[in-house]
Amino acid sequence: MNAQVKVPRISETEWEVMRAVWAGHPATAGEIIERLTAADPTWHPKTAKTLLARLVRKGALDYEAQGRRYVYEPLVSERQCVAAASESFLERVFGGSLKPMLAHFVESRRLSREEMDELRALLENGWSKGKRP
Amino acid sequence: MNAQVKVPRISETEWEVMRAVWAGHPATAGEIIERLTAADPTWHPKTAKTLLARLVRKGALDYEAQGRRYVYEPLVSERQCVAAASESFLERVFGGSLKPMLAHFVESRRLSREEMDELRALLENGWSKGKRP
DNA sequence: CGTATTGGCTTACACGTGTAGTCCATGAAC
DNA sequence: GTTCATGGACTACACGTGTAAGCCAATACG
Repeated sequence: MNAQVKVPRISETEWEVMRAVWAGHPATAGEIIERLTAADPTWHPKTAKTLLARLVRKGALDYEAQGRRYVYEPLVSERQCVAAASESFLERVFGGSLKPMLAHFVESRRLSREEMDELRALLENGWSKGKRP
Repeated sequence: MNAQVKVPRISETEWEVMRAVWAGHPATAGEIIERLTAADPTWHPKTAKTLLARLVRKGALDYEAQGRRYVYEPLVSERQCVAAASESFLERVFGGSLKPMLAHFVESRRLSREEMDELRALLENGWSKGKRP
């Protein structure tokens, strides 16, 4: 396992498309475009199509002809992409140090008490990982 | 305060340069290049110079001629850039939701007990913000 | 069936980015 | 003083990205 499929670099706009695909697949271009425009009406179908094609070329998506239209399927999982993007971000902006980054976020956004409690719970879970069945 | 100077978008490579500048300013191009090559010997001086010029054009750096050479000075603080980049990252990769992001990082990297304690401390501090002098 | 529409394929194009090279003036070294 | 090295300005160039338009075939509509 852990085949390291080498997640392609996903650009800003491409992320939006990918998330539309991850939201439910397989999905036709039409469906994907619908989701995109639902979230942001300024999306132009042609633009979305271009992005889909690029993502296929990049190896982030695959498609299968279904009749005369394509159904798209992600080739990389959201988890993988999130991990890759996070790693890159962490490296670039915080020089790879996790703690300053977490500190920044915790400070920058006022968390609600609940959010903080949840986060704390996460932390508990973290260091006793594997312990809880 | 909080003049919102509209932080310019700093690219991947430009971040390296900016961090070299933030590391100590004002600094001459030579000094900055030295820092860059110290961290990564593959840096080509010319490339660094190009980046410096671009950063000036972008409004991220300013310079002042000192004799026949320039001393550079950041126009945007690391804090500002970190905040902007973080915001953008959070938006793009986690759709703006802080909690999933924190969850991801806490899960993805095994934190040491101490790191977790520190983070917990941060959290405490967070919700009782302003309390600690 | 002819026509408008839909969906995919191809092409466009400007601006950003990574990565330098060239040109030129000035100052340092002899 | 002539030469070489340094430093900045300008130029280059390919590839990525955002943003589409044009072309063409099949399908749906009337």
